[in-house]
Amino acid sequence: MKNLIAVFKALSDRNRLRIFAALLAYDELCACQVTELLKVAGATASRHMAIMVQAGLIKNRKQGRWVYYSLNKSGDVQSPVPEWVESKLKYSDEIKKDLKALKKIMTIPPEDLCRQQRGEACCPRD
Amino acid sequence: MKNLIAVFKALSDRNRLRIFAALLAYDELCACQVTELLKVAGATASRHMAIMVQAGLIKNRKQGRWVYYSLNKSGDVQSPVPEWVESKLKYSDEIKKDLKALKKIMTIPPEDLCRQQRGEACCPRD
DNA sequence: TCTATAATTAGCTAAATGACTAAATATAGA
DNA sequence: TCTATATTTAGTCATTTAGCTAATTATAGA
Repeated sequence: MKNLIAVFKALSDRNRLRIFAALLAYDELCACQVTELLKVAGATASRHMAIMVQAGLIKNRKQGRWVYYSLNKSGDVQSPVPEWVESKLKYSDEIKKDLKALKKIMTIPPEDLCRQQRGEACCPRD
Repeated sequence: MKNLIAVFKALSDRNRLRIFAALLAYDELCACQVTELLKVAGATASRHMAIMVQAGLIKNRKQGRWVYYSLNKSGDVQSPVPEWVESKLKYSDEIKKDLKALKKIMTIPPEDLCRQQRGEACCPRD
């Protein structure tokens, strides 16, 4: 029961649902890509993902300085849940907008995303 | 998306999950029966049920002074969710204990339950 | 080895949430 | 109509949570 509560709690936040939907569409996303999508502080995105990992919804993989997140398909939160969430969110305008934004984000190399997030302009004027 | 969040929020509380599980086992429960099961103030149980009705998980039916709650099978929160929750809670000790308690509660007429909840002993000594 | 940097953890604040009691509402029955 | 009572709503308080910034950790590359 405790774990079931953790799963529902993890999915009951708007930004975490957005992360879940993003991972339904893209196999893997690194922390800075999620941060860019949500437009929140990196620490905030990190906390959200920790909550979802804790609940068993997603897993992560460290590669060098980057951490990649993906759906945890071997967890016990499987089968009907992701499909159901997907069917419910398919026509959500917010999610459609996110997927559009993600498409663009995926074309930017992670280092550039991180640089932007640190506040350094990509095209300094002076 | 907003409604999906409401559903997950409704299911992410221990007492509300207990109500949901109880309604998976019994077609209908009146407010005082739920109150008795959770052992909380009547107002608290009422608020929990309002949240679940709002999310479309359950519905209610007024009969005289009693209000009966049941799963909302025609809502759009259907098909995989109740079955999945049921499968996850089937072996939960807490829920098994609840079902045992409910079995006893169901043998007591609602008026007697309410009287007890008002603090009147069922067998006054003096 | 030292520096830069991606990500996480710690610590704080404002808002949301779950519990309670008291007041209000609505219905059954005298 | 009046009283009793099942339930809900209003109001309060303690706890939790989502956001932020600052500090810490861990890794790549000079």
